This record gives sequence, C-alpha cells and structure tokens, in this order.
Amino acid sequence: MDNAGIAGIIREVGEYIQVDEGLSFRAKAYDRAAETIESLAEPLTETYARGGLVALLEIKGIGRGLGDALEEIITSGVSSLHEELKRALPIDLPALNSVQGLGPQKIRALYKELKVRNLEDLEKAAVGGKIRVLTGFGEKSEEKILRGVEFLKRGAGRMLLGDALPWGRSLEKELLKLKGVRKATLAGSARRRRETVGDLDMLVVADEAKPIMDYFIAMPDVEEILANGETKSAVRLKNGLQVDLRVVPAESYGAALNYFTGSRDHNIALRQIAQDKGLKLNEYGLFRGDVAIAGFTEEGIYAALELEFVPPELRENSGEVELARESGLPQLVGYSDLCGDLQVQTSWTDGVHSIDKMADAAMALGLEYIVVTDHTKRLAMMGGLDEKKIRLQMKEIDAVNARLVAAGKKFRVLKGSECDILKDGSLDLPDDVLAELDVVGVSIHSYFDLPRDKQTARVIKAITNPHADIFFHPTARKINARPACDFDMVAVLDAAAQAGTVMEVDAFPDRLDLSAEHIRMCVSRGVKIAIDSDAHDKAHFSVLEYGIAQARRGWARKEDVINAWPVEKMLSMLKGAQSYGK
DNA sequence: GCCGTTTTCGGCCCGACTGTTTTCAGTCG
Repeated sequence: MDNAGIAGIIREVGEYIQVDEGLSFRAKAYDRAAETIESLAEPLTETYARGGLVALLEIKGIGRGLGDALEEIITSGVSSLHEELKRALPIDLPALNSVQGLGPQKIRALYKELKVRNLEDLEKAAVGGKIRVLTGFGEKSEEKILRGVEFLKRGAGRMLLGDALPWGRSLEKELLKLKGVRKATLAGSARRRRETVGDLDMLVVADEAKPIMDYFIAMPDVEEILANGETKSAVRLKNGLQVDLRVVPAESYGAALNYFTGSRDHNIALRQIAQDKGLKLNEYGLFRGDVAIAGFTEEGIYAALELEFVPPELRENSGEVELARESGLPQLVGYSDLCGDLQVQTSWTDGVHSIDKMADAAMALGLEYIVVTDHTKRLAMMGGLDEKKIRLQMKEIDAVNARLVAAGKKFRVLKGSECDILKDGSLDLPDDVLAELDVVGVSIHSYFDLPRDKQTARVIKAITNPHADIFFHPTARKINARPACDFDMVAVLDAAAQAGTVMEVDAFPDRLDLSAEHIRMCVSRGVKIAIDSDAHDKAHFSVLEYGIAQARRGWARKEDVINAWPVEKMLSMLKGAQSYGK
C-alpha cells in the first residue's frame, strides 16, 4: 500500500474516534499522523522494510500506538482498530464528512437520533423535515445540509490547479480594480501550487472591508453565498469553485498571507515556534504581549521567528521548518530557469502545429531549444511514426534548423521520439533508428493495469534500454480520471540511477506526473528530472509553469533538472554518462 | 496518542462565522 492509502486509513480512524468521543487529543494525533504520512518522501513500506517498527517510531508524531497500527497496516493491509470502529459505528463517514457544515458532532447526533448512515439517509431525513427538530439543528442547517448533498451529487471535487489558477489570477485583477484596495493576493493551496485545489483563498488589503465584501458576494459568477462576515466571506461560483475572501489592514498583510497560504500543518509548526519564544502568531501579526513585532510582510514573520524564508511550494510541514531553522533549505529551480522543452508533439502525429510553429512559439517564450517527440507506430490512431516516417521527420528538422541558422537565430530543434513501451517492455522503434535521435523518451500508453511485478519488470526493461534517455509521464496517471500505473517506484528509480535514465515531470495540468512525493524520491537518490510541457499546441508551452511548480514542491534544485542546463551539457549528460556515478 | 534544553505529566494553534442559543458549540480553514 502506498503512503496515501495508509494515511487514508489513519485519518479515518481519527474521524471515527472524533464521532465516537468528540474532538479528543487522541483523535487529533491520528489526524496529524495522517498528514505527516502523506508528506513523507519515502514510502512507509520502504521505511519499514529498512528498519522495521524502530524506523517508524523515528517519524515525528508516530509513537507506540500509531507505530503498532502502521506496522499492522503495512504487513496485513488493514488496521484492526479501523475495522473495529467501522463495525461499532456502521456509517459512511467519508461521505457524510464531505457534506459542508457536517462535522463529527453533527454526524454523531444524526446517527444517534435518526439512524443516518449515508448520504441517502441524510437526504431523506432532510427532505422529510426531520433534522430541523433535533436540538442543535434548525431550519437553516437542514437547508444547508440539503444544499451540501445537492452539491456533492453534482460530482464536483477538487479542481485542477490548471483550471483554478487562471480563475484566481483574474479575481486578483478584478479585486485590485476596486476603490480602496491596495493589495489583492491569491493565497491557499493555489499559492502553494498543489496539483488540485479545493477552493481559492483571496487576501485583500483595504482600509474598509465592507465595500469589498459587498462587491465580492454580488459578483455575477456567484451561485451561493456561504458566509458573509465583517472581515471574511465565502462564496461558491457557478463553476463549483469555492472562493474565500479575507480583508485585513496593511500592517497584517504578511501575517495574513502566511496564515492564509498554509498549509495548516506548516502554520501550526510556526505557531509552535512562536509560542516557544514567548510570542503569539495569528493572522494579524506576530505579538509579544500586545505589541506586534512583525506582520507587514511574510519575510518579516519568518525573520522574527529566526527562520529562513520558506517558499510557498514547500510549506507542507514535511521537514522544511526544521531546515529553515538551520538555513538549510534547498535552492529550488526557478520559474525562469528552463532553457528547453524535451517533450513536444507536432502535426506529424496528434499535435496541432507544425515543427516551425512550435519552434517559433517556444522561442517567443525565451526557450533555447525544443525536442520534437512525436508518437510511434503502435499508436496507429494518432498516426504514430514508423522508421520511414521518423527519418523523413529528421530531414525536416534539419531543414528547420538550417532556416533558423540562416535567420541568425540561436534556437535549436532537436530530434526525438515519444517511443511507446510495448507490453513486454521492449520499445516501438528499432535500435538503429533510436541511435540517430538526440533524445529518446519512452512512455506507457497501454496495459496500464498490469500486476505490480509485471509492470515493474516492464518499466525497468524499457528504461534500462541503452537508447532510452527519459521516462515520460512515468505513472501515466490522469488526475481525477485514471489511476497511476502500479509499479515499484523505488526499484524503478534505483534502475534509473544505475542506467542514467532521467525521469520526467510532465507539466500538463491533468498529468503532473511525477507527483511531488516521487520527485522528492528522485532528488534524494540523485536521479535527474526533466520538466516538459507535453505540448500538443503552440499555446501549451505555458503549462511549463505547472511542471516547475511541481518540481519545486518535490524540492528539486536547478542541478536536478536537466533542461535547466545549457543544451550541450544536457546532451552530453544524456549521451555520455552511463550512470550518475561519473 | 504524542512529546520533552523549564519534561515522564500536563500540555497539545488560533480565530471567524453561523445557527441555535441566551453565552456558546460546531465547523472551517
């Protein structure tokens, strides 16, 4: 089981305990442990294989009780405590919890009083007017529950960052136009560049909050007003996205931005540090007694806590706070560090634009090279290239480069392929053709659900092929649409390190493959990564931003990212070294 | 349940908003 699966069980145990006995510190301990597990760089199964229970106990927040529970889950796949709790309280807790306004206490009351076990029961009880008569509930909460169920039935979940971030940016612009608004900043998980976001958090600096609130709740895209207070409001837009707005005075901007950016666990860690220093940190500032000693800027808050400034992408309380204390944070790859793009499709297969047009678009963005990587013949539906066609394409690339040189451009188009990995791990083009290419990417487009051992063997065979340079979108997942291929990532990365194969971070918003956790595994093993757009259209180069964000979330530095290097260095790394050891 | 340069007991982040209450519990972030 992977860390997300283990964390899921642990979190549910915490939730059942909350319903059972109220918000206890025991329940909190499980919840925090789940958060910790999700942000670990190493798979827990690896940790356990390496050092057993002792290694588990070294993780902060894991003590005797949780250690035993984790050991049981790792070795047997289930937690007897989890099973026991589910038997004692036979309700669909994850579903009920996802209804806005329903928490553990209300879920318990609904079960005890009305035997509500799932969303269907809940809806029936609400429609039947049975909820409003319960103590602690009323007409309004019944209506709210009904709206919450309706919303869930529409199937809206977390939105892709690639869809949400443009909304956030246009909201920033809208709010900035308002009179009296001095700053409008997108915070929350979108600022941390999580791959999906549950809502948008907008922070506004203005002397008077009321006019901003009035505008905000009356925007044409607003479908429902969820909250409307003096300094804080929340709405749901017609596209399903929830937007929270907070208005603060200028002297609190930094503190509020920090608080509103999160993550929750990062904030808790900071507040703990403040407390240890006899200070208090909240969204209005950092205080000694009643005196604010920081708050105007985020930088000021971190400095006053004697911490290095932590880039938003790292704020997950997964080791960054400790490193910030020692001024040991990594120098992350920057948003303008990429020199080239190593995965680009053209009209030779399923891309929209010609090699020329793609080159022009990349040049306009300041890149120095692209690698043309059209699909290969097994993908017949997309017009995948066979030996003959790809040799023709190489000739066209030579012609394009000649034109670029004649025009006095330094830009280069390199020859490549997105070569299909066949079921047995062999590649879709013969060796002699692959040998003529500058960059060979290999990727999975079929047999996504082979059993783990077969998939692992298939992948290792493909990426250790002497011609394979980069493993494109390694897990082949599509966020909210297709699960990741199941293979042993540790074994694959070890093989990649040995063979000198690079792992890709595909920047397309619904792929973002590898994940941040997997990127961190690469970085810690010295496996290099490439951040590619996977562009199928000249407009798609803009998605590189999301790939860079993902790499930063995976703690990648410039030296870890081969297309942040000059082209010659990148090519000599791919073609020269057999392994990273040299 | 976890944790420890004021430690092995007694703490555990902090505040806004809502709805149902007569001062606050529950939820959310």
